[in-house]
Amino acid sequence: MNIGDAAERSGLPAKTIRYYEDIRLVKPARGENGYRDYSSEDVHRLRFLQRARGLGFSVEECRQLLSLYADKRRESADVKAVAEAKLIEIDRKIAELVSLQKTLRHLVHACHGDERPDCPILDELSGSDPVQ
Amino acid sequence: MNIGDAAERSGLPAKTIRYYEDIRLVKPARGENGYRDYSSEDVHRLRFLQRARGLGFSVEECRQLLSLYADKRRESADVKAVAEAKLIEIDRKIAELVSLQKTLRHLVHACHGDERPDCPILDELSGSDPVQ
DNA sequence: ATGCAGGTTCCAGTTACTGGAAGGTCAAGA
DNA sequence: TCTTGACCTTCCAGTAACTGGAACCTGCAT
Repeated sequence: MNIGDAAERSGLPAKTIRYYEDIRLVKPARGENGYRDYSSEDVHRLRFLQRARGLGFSVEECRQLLSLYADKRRESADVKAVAEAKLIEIDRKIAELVSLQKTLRHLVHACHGDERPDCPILDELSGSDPVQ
Repeated sequence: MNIGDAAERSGLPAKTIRYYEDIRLVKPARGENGYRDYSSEDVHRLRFLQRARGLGFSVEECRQLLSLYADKRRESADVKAVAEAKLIEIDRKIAELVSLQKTLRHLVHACHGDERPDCPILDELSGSDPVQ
C-alpha cells in the first residue's frame, strides 16, 4: 500500500508518516520503484501511534509503548506506570492553565475595553499594584 | 547595569534577555567594553515581558502588548481583545486536556498493573474495542 | 504524447529558548 | 604585577514534532 493510503487509513498526514520513518518508529518495505509499501501491520502501528499521540504521549513515550506492545512477556504494571506519569503531567498542566485562566479572566473583567487608554491589564503587566 | 543584574531584577535568565535583544524586544545601550548596559527603563520592559510570558502570552503577543503599552493614545479595547483571545485559547486547551485526563484516568483505572501482560491501555491504543 | 496525481529526497522554518565553546574584561587579593 | 575567578561577549547547535516547499521521478488515463 502506498503512503497516501496508509495516511488515510491511519489518520496521519503522509509527511508525518515519513517523519516517523526517519526517527525509526516504522520501517515499511520499499517497492521496485522506490515507493514505500505499507503492510497492514505497518498501518496498525501507525494507528497505534496516532491514538497514543492523540492521548498526549510524546513520541518517545510512544516508542516505549510500542515496544511494550510488541513484548509478549511485558508486565501491565510497566504500561500503567507510563500512563500514570502522563496523567500526572496532564493534571499539572491543567492546574497551571486554570491558574492562568483565573488571573486572565480577572484582568479581562477589570478592563472596560473602550476607546480610553487606561487599562488594568497593562497596569498589571507593567507592575503596578494588582487589580483587586 | 550589566546583564547579570538585569537578569536578577527582571527574573529572566541572561540567555533569555540576549535572545529578546536578538528578536528586538529590547535594545540596551552598550558600554565602551561592549557590555550591554541596561537602564531602569529596559529592566521595566524586561519585567513586563517576564509577567506577560508568565501569563501565557506568546512572544509576538508580548511585542504587541508592549507596543500598546508604549502608545499613549491606545484604546483599552485593543488590549482587552488580545487578552480575551488568549483566554479563549486557554479555555480551549483546558477543555482538551480535561478530555485527555478523563480518558487516561479511565484507562489507568481499568489496568490492573501487575506482572501479567494483558493491558486495557495497550488494547485501546491498538484499536481493540474500547474499555467500558 | 501529455498531463496530473502522487511518490521521492533534502533543506529550511516553526517556538522560545538553552547549552556550550572560545575568548575578552574587570576587580580583588598575594 | 600577576593571577584568579566571576562575568561578559559572540556564535553555533540542539530541543519537539512536525510542516512547507523545491526539484525531481513514476504511474495511469486520455
